[in-house]
Amino acid sequence: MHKEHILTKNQQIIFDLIDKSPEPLKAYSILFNVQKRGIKAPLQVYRALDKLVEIGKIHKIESRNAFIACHNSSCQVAKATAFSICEICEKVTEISSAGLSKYLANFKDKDGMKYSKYNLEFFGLCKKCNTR
Amino acid sequence: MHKEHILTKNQQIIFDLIDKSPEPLKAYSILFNVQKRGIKAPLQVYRALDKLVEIGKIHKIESRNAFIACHNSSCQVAKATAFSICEICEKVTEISSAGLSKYLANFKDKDGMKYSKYNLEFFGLCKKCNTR
DNA sequence: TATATTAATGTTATATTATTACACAGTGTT
DNA sequence: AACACTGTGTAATAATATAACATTAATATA
Repeated sequence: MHKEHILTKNQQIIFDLIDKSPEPLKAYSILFNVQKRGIKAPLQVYRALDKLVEIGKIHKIESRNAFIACHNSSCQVAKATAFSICEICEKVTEISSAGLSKYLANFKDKDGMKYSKYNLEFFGLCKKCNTR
Repeated sequence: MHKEHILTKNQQIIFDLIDKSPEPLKAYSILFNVQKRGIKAPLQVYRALDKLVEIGKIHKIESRNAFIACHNSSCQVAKATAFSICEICEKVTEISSAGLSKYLANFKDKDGMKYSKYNLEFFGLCKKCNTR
């Protein structure tokens, strides 16, 4: 569950854009899209993105350098994320599986070490791309 | 187990450098290090890196844009990777856990979909950093 | 051997992604 | 008021990665 954060103007503009997008968005494509709304510089975008990631409203898809809104109420503020990525159409979906999160949150390595955070990216073909 | 690949000159130079490094290396730091050996341009580095990743001799740490040699005989040619990353000292270790790989290789999402590939990055504090 | 094919190289230029540095404004606290 | 903290605006630049094109090396196979 997300703690409610009041977003600032820039954060809100950028979150809305990402939230409405069916696909992950890249920083500079966000920039081009919000220039008419007064956000002119890369840094303004990156600052908002950093904050939004920090508070868990969006996630970064590391292998794609792109950002997606969080639609998973069980992900604890950007600390435990899992995605499926279609290698053909690039569709990205956040995976919300209680089993998976439990398994990973409790995973201990050889040295018995547990981790405070993880990011998992699965790759394959989505249903559509798999059947054509 | 790795299929044996004969590396080309550039690939060998770059693999040796990464293999000897205790830390993941970034593309441009690789470039600076191999310029004395005749590799002058970024593209020469990236091409070798791409190939080395493809054949599983190295892995890319996506969250760091850095490359590490594979020391895990059970990772099937870059298809299934897991790392632990220390958020203080940036030490990166490849995790080789039969249980983990089995769990992830067999993971099915809500739609029953299985994936051909994954990359998992755990974050936390390494032993050293945790105790000081 | 000749020739076709594929993979790798070399080089220049450029695209894309991200940060540094500095000045300033708003808000809340002591 | 003085201070700390967070966010903003702007310009410049650093860091990461790819496009395009010409050439060479290695492999395969007729």
